[in-house]
Amino acid sequence: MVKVSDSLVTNTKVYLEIVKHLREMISADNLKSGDKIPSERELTERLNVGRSSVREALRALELLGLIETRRGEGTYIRDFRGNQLVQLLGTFILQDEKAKLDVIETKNLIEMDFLRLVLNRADEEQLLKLKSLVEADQLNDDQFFYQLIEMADNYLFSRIWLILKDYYNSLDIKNVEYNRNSFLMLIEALAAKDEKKTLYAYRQLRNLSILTDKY
Amino acid sequence: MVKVSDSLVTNTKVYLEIVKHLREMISADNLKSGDKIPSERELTERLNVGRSSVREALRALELLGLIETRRGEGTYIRDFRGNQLVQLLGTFILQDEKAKLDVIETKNLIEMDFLRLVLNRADEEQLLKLKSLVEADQLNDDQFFYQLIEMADNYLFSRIWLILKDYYNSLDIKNVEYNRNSFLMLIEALAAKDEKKTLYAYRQLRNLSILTDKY
DNA sequence: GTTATTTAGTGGTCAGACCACACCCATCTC
DNA sequence: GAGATGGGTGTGGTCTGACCACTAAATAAC
Repeated sequence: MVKVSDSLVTNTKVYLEIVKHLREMISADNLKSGDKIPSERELTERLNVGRSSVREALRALELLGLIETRRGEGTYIRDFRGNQLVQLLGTFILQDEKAKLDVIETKNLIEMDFLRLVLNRADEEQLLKLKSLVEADQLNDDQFFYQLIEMADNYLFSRIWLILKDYYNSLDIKNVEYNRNSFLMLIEALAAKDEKKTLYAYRQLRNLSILTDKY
Repeated sequence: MVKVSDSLVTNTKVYLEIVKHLREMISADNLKSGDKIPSERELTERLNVGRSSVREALRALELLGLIETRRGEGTYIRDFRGNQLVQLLGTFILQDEKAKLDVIETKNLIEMDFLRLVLNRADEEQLLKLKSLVEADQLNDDQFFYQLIEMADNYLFSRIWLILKDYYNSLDIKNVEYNRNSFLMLIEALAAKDEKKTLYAYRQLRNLSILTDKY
């Protein structure tokens, strides 16, 4: 029987003990995403604590994106690759406001980064598929880049970009006009695995100064 | 009077509404770290919800490191840097090998990005100062790059890097041996505003393949 | 066999009760 | 008067028990 209520001694909060216990349980039983964890009431009994404490722990882990909870069913471990931590911190921190330019710049930098990744990872087939979508005018700017970022095969990076994108859109700058030709040029450059040409196409797409080598 | 108990309608959980409300409150009242937020009982009344729901929200934010709570005193906003939560996530989540690789890759990409920024923004004085610090062996790897990222003058970007850095350190990979010469080479390349040389120095520092042009 | 219906289990929420602790301030002691 | 003492009050910490809403599986009805 595991005792958690050492809080009398350890002076640490019960809900933190529960978090710790869950962590141990997960690693001990080798639980993976999708697996179910014991119900709140069962944890209450097993750990000899109040249900409210169990819930505090679970809710905290839920907000962290580590578990997922379905009413009437139970609580499950979640697929946490590149979880929402950045998002949460972002929304809390970025209230700072002053940094519109930072957002734009950062988004541009990130986009150029994953263009470099795509340069080395995308196969021709993917690019052809993307090309056909563009030619059919099926994609807006965000969607176009989302396709690309998926090819970069870096989940964490894609999460960061998604956040930046949302943030960027919330700035309603809207100087971005849809430009199919720039898209096609980009794809072509990627297919040719030509970094210089790729970045050139990107700068043109984003109306960045092409002459200066700012970033 | 703010109503939160739209949960009947919105179907979102009460504690999430409270988190949201707190976020709004913080930005509306322009609260900063160290400031006090209303007591649990007051929030209970103001928002017309149960105290346990308020606590679920507060405990979640506490685990995230966004607030700090002192028994007998109250709850305070905290200086939120990446801190402990990253550690938590680290041990909790990052067993996934691919996720680890993503973290490493992303951190490298970000670092190269701000090297590019520094290339165009740092003045000689800053670089000289950095150089003297390095020569005196005053900086470890993280500190060295933190100095650099400050020169890049992009607050958002530095935030992202700080988080990634903590992530990275929680992986305890530790293949990075201190290398003063690489640091100096990097600084020299930056001072010369030579992008190619800069990135070359960086790759060497990080033991990245220099021949292939992976990223 | 198929379809309703019931039932048990689960998360979601609230209210109330204590406890432990920090702080303020009136009071007491010297 | 200065310092120590000790309640009072407010705050977080925890537990309990009671409902509600929902899901899924067992059961009943056809």
